Amino acid sequence: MNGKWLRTGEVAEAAGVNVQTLRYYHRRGLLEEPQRSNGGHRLYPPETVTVLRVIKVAQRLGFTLEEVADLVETAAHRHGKSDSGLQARATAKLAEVEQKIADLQTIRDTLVQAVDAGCDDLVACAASSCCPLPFSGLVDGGRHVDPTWS
Amino acid sequence: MNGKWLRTGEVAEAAGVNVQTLRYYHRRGLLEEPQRSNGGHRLYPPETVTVLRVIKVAQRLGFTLEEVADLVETAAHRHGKSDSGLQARATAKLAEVEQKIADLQTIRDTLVQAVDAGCDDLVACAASSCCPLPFSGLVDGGRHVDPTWS
DNA sequence: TTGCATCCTGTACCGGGGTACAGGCTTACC
DNA sequence: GGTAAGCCTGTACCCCGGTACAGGATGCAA
Repeated sequence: MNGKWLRTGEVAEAAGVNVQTLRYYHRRGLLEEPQRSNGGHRLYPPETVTVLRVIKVAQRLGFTLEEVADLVETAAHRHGKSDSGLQARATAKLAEVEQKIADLQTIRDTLVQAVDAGCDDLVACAASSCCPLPFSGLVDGGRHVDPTWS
Repeated sequence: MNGKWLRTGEVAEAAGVNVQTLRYYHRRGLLEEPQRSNGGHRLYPPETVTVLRVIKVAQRLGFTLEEVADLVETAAHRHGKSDSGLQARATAKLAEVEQKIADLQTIRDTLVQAVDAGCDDLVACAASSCCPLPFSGLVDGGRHVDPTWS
């Protein structure tokens, strides 16, 4: 099923990933420990490159490494039993992403207003009432926002 | 010009910020060290609350603490000399935010496609050619994306 | 004056996603 | 068989934005 074994550096190179990152993924449980040579060097099947690409895509889709680990593990253990939960997770992630987009659009609109209004000193603006920046509003109302987007 | 002095806890409370965070901001150079009581307790002027609100708003607009520190320091040192650079920075930040929105929209579209296509196993999808997920594309082309949005 | 809340400093830790370095062993090629 | 590149392990460090804890000192009110 597979051609020849790949060494750590080859897998990393092929997947566009740092060698240290590969080890990091092993520690995090995202990759299974592969076979070893007699001398203890890891020997990966070529599929590992695909798995790494999958990890990168999932990250790109907004999943944390922990979520990716969960996703990959679930997929590995079911083998055709159907429903890895990917559908549900993707749907949930979609809602998160849409929320983030909405938050960013608010931020964008606020920036546009600040630029249009010619604000040039935040501290002065905060003291005057003609500034469009939401100095009072956000402190009270903006604290439920996902902190990773601050 | 100012009423009475505020203690650390009062400032933190008024600005909706943790006391430790206040100290952290001092360390980061976002806040000047205020006066002290004879016993060494900090005594803040009421304006500090405004400065903290400004910091929070700026963070919310996507500025890092380092950028905020820079912004606040510039504003503090010019005193009417005009042009704090806020306009330029806000414009630059606006471009960043718009890029992030565009990235997230791509991500959203991809998630929607994955859901619509009924993908239920990333590794399997990566191997088949009918999956909408960009397994090969992103590894090569997606690496210039702001890593904080991964 | 006593007692408790608040504040002080320094230092360590959290999560998320890695990266770097030291010191030694293996592999591959000439 | 020699040598250099590559790999191994463990551990420490990076950024970012805080948060927590320990062990004292101070402030304020009763």
